[in-house]
Amino acid sequence: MSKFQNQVTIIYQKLYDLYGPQGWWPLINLNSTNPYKTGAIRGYHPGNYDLPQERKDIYEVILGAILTQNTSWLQAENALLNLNELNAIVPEKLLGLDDEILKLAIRCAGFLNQKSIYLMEITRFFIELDGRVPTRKKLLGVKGVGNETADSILLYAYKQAEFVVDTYTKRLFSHLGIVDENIKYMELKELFESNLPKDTSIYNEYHALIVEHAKRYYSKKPYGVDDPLKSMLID
DNA sequence: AACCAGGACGTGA
DNA sequence: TCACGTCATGGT
Repeated sequence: MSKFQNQVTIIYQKLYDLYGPQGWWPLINLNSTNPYKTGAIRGYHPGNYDLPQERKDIYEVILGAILTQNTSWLQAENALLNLNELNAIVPEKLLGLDDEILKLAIRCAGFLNQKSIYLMEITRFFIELDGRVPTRKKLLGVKGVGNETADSILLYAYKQAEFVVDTYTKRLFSHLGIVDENIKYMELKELFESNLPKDTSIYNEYHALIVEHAKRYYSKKPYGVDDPLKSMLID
């Protein structure tokens, strides 16, 4: 067992012990059988890895993946709620939306000019898919979909075992001295994927746990102050 | 009042 | 390939 494999496994277990299952990806309209519908964890569904199922929910995850780019999830969620008020979390409806109305709805998530275009692009792509699971390469061909968004869509909308790397992932693991701070997206992604079981639910939890942990200890500088992970890295 | 948020794209070297 | 500027609103 490599040192990296050892570290990522231990860190995953530690984060899971600290925060528990995260219930990603949050959905604004869960069916009534889901207990996590209100309050601080609205939309999250911890322990349930079968979501999303319905076309509408898959589409919602995709929209959220675009909307949350370089933006807090709270604002992305507000944008989704606005779209939902317009009954626009339906591909055909969103395509027919007036440009100014779309921008007004997603304004709170920032980058409204770019994201309005991106949402239209990914929506056309989604309709063409006609229910099929997209390849990573095809997703990357859509304007507005980069590495992280592609992996987020594949993992959280389509339940494909694609590990999601984000700035928090890089920041956390480089700060802990596990990888170089200049490591490339694909390098870090492959490092995780080759050292973890190819398991969708584990990829799902791990990325969500990294975000939860990094929000607490790696949002403001200096990074990593009081990070409880540090005390376990003495090997 | 600067800094950051669950990034991606276009440009020029 | 790679560094760098740009995109934009809202919270802390």
